[in-house]
Amino acid sequence: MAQVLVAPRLRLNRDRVLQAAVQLADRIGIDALSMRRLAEELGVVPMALYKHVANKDELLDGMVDVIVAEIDPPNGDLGWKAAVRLRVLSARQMLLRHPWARSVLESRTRETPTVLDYMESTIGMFLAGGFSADLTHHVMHALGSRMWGFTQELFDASAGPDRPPVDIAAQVAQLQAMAERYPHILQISEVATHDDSVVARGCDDRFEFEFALDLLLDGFERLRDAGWSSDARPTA
Amino acid sequence: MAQVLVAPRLRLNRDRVLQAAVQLADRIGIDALSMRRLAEELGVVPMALYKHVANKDELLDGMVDVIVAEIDPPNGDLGWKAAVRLRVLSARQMLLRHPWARSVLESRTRETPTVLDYMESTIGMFLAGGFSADLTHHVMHALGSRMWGFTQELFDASAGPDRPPVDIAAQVAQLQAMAERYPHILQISEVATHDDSVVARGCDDRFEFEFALDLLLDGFERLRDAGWSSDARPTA
DNA sequence: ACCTGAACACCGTTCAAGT
DNA sequence: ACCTGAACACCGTTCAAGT
Repeated sequence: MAQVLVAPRLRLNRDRVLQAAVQLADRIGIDALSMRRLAEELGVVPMALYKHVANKDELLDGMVDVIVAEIDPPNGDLGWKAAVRLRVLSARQMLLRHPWARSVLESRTRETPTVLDYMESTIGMFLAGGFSADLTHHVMHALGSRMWGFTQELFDASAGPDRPPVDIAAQVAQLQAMAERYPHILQISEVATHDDSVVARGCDDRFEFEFALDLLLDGFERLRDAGWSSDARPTA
Repeated sequence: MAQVLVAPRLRLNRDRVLQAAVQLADRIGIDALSMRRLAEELGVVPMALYKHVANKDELLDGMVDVIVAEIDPPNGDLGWKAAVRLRVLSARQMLLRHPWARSVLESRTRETPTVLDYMESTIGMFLAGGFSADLTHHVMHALGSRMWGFTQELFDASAGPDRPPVDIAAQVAQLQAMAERYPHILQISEVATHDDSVVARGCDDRFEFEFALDLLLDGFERLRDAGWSSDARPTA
């Protein structure tokens, strides 16, 4: 009788399933993550997973919980502005570790307790900072998905399929073709053109993210100090 | 011999395929839109589509082109601020007509000519408004997906599966359970509580969208007037 | 030039059965 | 209580063939 060669399997449980799913998505991407592929990874038949998650949707919700729990808790010693800033930057670090998380967070209503906890404590930071409930409400909307550390790339390389390896010659040709049809895009693209060399510097993602975040935080502060209220809103 | 009862079919072409795909997605949602379902809609075998779009990804890109072309062109008679504002609100109207568009726009790198044209003319509005190329670059990042009219709902009902019909009694019970664990969330939820009646007013999406948009536009203007430059950026 | 039919390699999920 | 095996109703896409 041939000896069984697979490693002795630990008993499955919900947490092991979710942890494995997160790690697998980190490695192979969210599109390639299927119930069948995950089962294979765990050395188990696909249907075995259904004892621990009701279906794929619940698996994705569970994965969101795992990663949202990775975001640092609020630092109570700082003022509201620094505290919110630090926390959102922590969310951004989480997103950078799990590039698939953005599309998953965006694709669901995400009202799990972990997600609600995150929002609850974020709202608490504004209220503690002297924001009215009214203003806090609108401020949370304005912050929007940036609360999750979403960086809004103009052309989001991470959103689409993997880019083909960079062909410098082709890129230069493409940029020069663009110069005619899209002069403004080229102008703001931080592209340095000398003689016939064209070099795209690319964006400093962290700088762009903080630029937008600080613009919003400064705006929030100004409204708070001005005693802003939605009572002045135009009648619909 | 039985007469053929299907309506006499028009010849397929790329445009008819894309138009049909947009209408079908409007009707049945993006998840239910498959090559097979679309072929059925057009009274054709699935493989017939592949003569007009290379694959499903190209179909989605084509659908994006169709709806981005629906956004109003810039109005040159207004100042930059009103022009940008009006145009982004036009994009938002388009998104409301095509609820699936948000996730599709977000899921691709979207560098099609139609999309580039939209960005080109948006950038042009800022440059014409006296913004430096430097500031315009960062402003476009800060505007981010709001440029496409994306409204950032705290709990995005449209992002998830269809909500079950509202059960008032269940909702009240849920809100009261939430009051203990998530007091801050409840506090900013525009929820009026009298005696034991709990009524959630919900958000005015248009107001939230314009609040955030105007906050950003005001911030942009202030930076422009202050002669902002990224040269002062902190060293990484 | 355009459309068809059969097939391939995948999905998520059900059901009834095993231990 | 947990895992399995076979099956169902779907996918996107290929290939070779029809008209």
